[in-house]
Amino acid sequence: MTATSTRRPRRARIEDVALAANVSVATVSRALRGLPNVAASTSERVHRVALELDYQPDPVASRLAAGRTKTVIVVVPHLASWYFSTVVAGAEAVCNEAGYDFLVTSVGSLDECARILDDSYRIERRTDGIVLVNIPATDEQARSLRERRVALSTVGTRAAGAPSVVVDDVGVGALAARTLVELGHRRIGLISGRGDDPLNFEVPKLRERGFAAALRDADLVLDRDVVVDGNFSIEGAQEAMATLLDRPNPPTAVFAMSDEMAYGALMELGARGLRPGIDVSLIGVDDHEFSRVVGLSTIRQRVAAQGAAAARMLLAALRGEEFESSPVISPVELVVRDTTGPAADPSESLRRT
Amino acid sequence: MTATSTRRPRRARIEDVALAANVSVATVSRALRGLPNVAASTSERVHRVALELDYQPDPVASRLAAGRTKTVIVVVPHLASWYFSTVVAGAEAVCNEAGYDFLVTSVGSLDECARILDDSYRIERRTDGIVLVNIPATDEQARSLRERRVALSTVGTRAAGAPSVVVDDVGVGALAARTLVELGHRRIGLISGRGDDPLNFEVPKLRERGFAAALRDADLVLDRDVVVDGNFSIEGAQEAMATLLDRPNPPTAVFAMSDEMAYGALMELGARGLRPGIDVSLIGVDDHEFSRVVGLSTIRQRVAAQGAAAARMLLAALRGEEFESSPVISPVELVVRDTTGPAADPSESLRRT
DNA sequence: ATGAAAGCGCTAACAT
DNA sequence: ATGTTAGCGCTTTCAT
Repeated sequence: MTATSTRRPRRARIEDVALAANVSVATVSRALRGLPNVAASTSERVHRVALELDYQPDPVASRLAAGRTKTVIVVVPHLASWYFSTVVAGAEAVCNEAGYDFLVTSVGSLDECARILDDSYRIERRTDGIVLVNIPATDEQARSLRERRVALSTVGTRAAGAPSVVVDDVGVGALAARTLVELGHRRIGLISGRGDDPLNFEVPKLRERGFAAALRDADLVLDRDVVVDGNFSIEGAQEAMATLLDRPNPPTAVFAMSDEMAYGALMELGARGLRPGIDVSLIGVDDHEFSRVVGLSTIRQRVAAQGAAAARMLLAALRGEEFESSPVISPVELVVRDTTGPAADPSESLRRT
Repeated sequence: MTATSTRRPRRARIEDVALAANVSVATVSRALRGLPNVAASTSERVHRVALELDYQPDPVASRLAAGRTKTVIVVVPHLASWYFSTVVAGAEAVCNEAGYDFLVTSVGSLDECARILDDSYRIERRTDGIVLVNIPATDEQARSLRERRVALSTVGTRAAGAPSVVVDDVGVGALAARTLVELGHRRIGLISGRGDDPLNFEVPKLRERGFAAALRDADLVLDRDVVVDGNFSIEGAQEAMATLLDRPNPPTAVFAMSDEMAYGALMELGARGLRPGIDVSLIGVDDHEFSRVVGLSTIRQRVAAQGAAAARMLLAALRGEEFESSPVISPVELVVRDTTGPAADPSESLRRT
């Protein structure tokens, strides 16, 4: 071997810095973390020496000693979906910016989630805080976390005593209904998400409630015949739309609870030669990037902002700041494109021309 | 307070188990981790006691003592994009299944990535392994990781001495070109990703190389006039398509390097009243879920599988298994839908009818 | 303002 | 097969 095989020196530990700076390890620890009771001159010297020695504290050792992990975990139902990955991206940006390690785990069921929140997973020894995305936490779980001093925030759901960010889902449903009603539609269908899924079961319920209420305000009723489950998937929604169109008295307008489901509905319309916005109106929720492409009218929500807000509230809680117990309501906005149009003259038939 | 306020006992530590089982902490440690040299009867007793005491080892303490973290980190350019979130989802499933904590971080530039790989971030004290997604690692970085004993695997790029999974990007470009050529197209445009982006700069280059080569094989040349940058975004690709169509001699077929870019191209076609697959043919790469919705012909890749494979190889490396140095080639597959059609008779004009 | 020393809860040599 | 003990590298009382 030649000169290039410089045996790189063992990584500096706090003791090395202490020795080189002529202080105790305690002082190094204080100085480097900016704690009070360190003379300015001492602190300066310690910092200089630490830089020279390229010293960086071992995160694991400081976790063990201090009991905090400088780590956050986010728990989502599935990582590979537009909504969840966007929320996660928003949270990740905030956490990494703040110097927190960012763990993520996806859970396919409430049981899986329970395992993570359970005592035996020792989440309190892995993270300082947890953000739950569209996952309901029981009061008992929230209490247990609090007792173990792990901070909690949620998006899409609320948990006892934890900050949360949600959209006004009742309002979303109502806005969809009003938009369609104002266009003259009287028979309006609903493609819902599975209300029976224990994960994420609240959102569909709330949106449907607002939807039904707004219809009632217009002296309409939500006929159970025209509400079908689209399973929050393209395929499911396509089938759902087919079911709707096969009804003896099909709706002239449909509210899909997500843009992705609206795409499925759009496919079914296309397959039947029905023109969206003309033969059948359609509105979604999200304003997925792709909605512009197909001209889908929708109710936009700021998804990444929701993840970021939840992360910010979590970090604030970790700093010991108080939060207001009422959830942050993330705004939504109607985006009218091409799939919503006036109801056809009732005398005309909806059948394929 | 009443009887409900049971002061829950302090969490059991290894010492408590040792005491209760009448063995030393070392034996408890061995027994619980299934190490050899523990009598079956002893092991059984230790397990029973541990269960009774609800003992779970503190992950932080064992990390410090053992020097391994049971944690993996994945580094991606942006988390909120279909491709990357799908890769991450695939990797996450594998890692969590294997009991590894799963860190993720997104880096906006090579510099940011370098900071993470840099000595001073102490990644070796945060994770046992790292998977780099579409991020090139220098030989020096790969060497440094190896020296610090952190395992490495990559997807979309190759790193010296690390397992990787890629698609045959040259083949992808060639397949796109051949598909279009066989339909009779002679003037074929290319919507590329930014080849100047230091992150992810290889893929576009390779696909273009294969594309150009296949054109040459058909006695065609790739006219620089019909290759434009779509920036891997819908908007960018829409502009790119506009540019292409405004050329004096516009292409009759276009290869977009991603489905998302193809969507942008589709929008521009629609805006000009041009019919995809009839007036202009279009093919993408990915087989994004929405491609079915718009009937986009594309070259499908199995993205989640790539993330999973990279994670599996990483975990195998952590187990000390050898890997073969040649990258795993993830298969692709042509999916013909509606946006590819025969070239119009050259005597016809391409102008809006 | 600084230092000494006792942990934090485990793993891994080494000894028996 | 089991036990003893010295770390792992920090943070944090408690003195001074």
